[in-house]
Amino acid sequence: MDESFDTLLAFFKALADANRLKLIGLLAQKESSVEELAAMLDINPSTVSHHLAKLAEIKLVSARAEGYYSIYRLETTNLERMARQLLAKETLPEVAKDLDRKAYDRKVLKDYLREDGTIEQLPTNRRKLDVILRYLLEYFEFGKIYTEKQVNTIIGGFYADISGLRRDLISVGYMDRERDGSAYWRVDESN
Amino acid sequence: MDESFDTLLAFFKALADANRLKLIGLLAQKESSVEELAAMLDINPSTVSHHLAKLAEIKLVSARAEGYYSIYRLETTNLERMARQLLAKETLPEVAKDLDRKAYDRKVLKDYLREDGTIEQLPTNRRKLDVILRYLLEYFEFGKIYTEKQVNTIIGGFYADISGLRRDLISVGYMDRERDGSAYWRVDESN
DNA sequence: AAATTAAATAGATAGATATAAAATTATAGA
DNA sequence: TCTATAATTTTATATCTATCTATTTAATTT
Repeated sequence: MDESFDTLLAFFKALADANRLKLIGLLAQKESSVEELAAMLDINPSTVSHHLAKLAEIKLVSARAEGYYSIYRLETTNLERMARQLLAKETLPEVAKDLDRKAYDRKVLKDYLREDGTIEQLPTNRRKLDVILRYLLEYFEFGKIYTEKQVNTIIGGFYADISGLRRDLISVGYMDRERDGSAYWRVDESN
Repeated sequence: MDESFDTLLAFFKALADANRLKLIGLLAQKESSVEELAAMLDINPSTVSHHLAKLAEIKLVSARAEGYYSIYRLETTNLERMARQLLAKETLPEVAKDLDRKAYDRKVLKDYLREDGTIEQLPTNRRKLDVILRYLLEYFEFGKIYTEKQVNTIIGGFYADISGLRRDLISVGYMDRERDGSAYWRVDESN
């Protein structure tokens, strides 16, 4: 998040008002004074001032003094830059990069594990069961070959229905084994 | 205004919220269920539902049912379309096309003319005086040649200081004349 | 059939924000 | 110097909206 997020949000907030959008439209045609803009929008000059200040904050408009007039103009360059940034493929994923993709997993684990890390109950829900299986999987090392007995010991440390969980780990593709059940290993799917 | 205005405004309003922007960011990475999104944003699922409904209204996201999950995905095409529209040069001026450019002039005229259309008082202000001069100008025909006496008669119908106004009309370039003052005519500047 | 689960909807509330009126500041002209 | 005017700032108010809780709907599992 941070910079790109805050910038984008400020940009959208600035344009998410009917009068401000109209101001942008008017200034896109020609630069104007507060008084003129107020007359055209039929609202109070102080309100226009207020809106222009918001637009100026993110540098979408700028003002110059001319006598006691403030002439505002649109900063088209900055507007274009924002639109282009929005089009850039990496912008949106970037917005969420600091958000917690693991939060759902933690929520599921919190709901189905005991304090000591053993499994309180197996979720019937496929998605949630998947979270539990990935949790179990962490107790198996990559590249190491396990006997069925070793697998049972590890799983058994977490839950009573050992053969069920063993089958699940294989059916979802997290682990694999020899046909005869003589060897088990963790599958590397690098995700 | 109308379509392009309403569409643009709805678009900005939809994205002008921190959580909605985060949702877009998350969905830009991968489609997800309401429950997952709620866990990641650490807010109530009903709130997420509400936000997604807003985003779906303008077709920025879409949902498909999967069991009793609703899996939402980002409609990248529509998002890109909006960003591109924003970049199009004609979009912004279009936004204000129905707004009343003449409102300021009317306001000035209302302030300085009497009911019968004669000039109550001359504004000292350059901009406002300009409005009055353009008002007067309408009483002169394009292409027609006037004698100074005719000019005086027309102006005199509006205000006492005839020679002052006559000079102003020429100095701002709305009218021109022969050096010797024998002929006056309206200048065509096509604006 | 009964119970469970996710999502959506409705209702209520707190917080944010657009607006206008009044007061203040700055500039121009007399 | 005094008065006009345009803009801004401040203050108050009214409207809007994000959020949560509670309820309803729809789908799945036992």
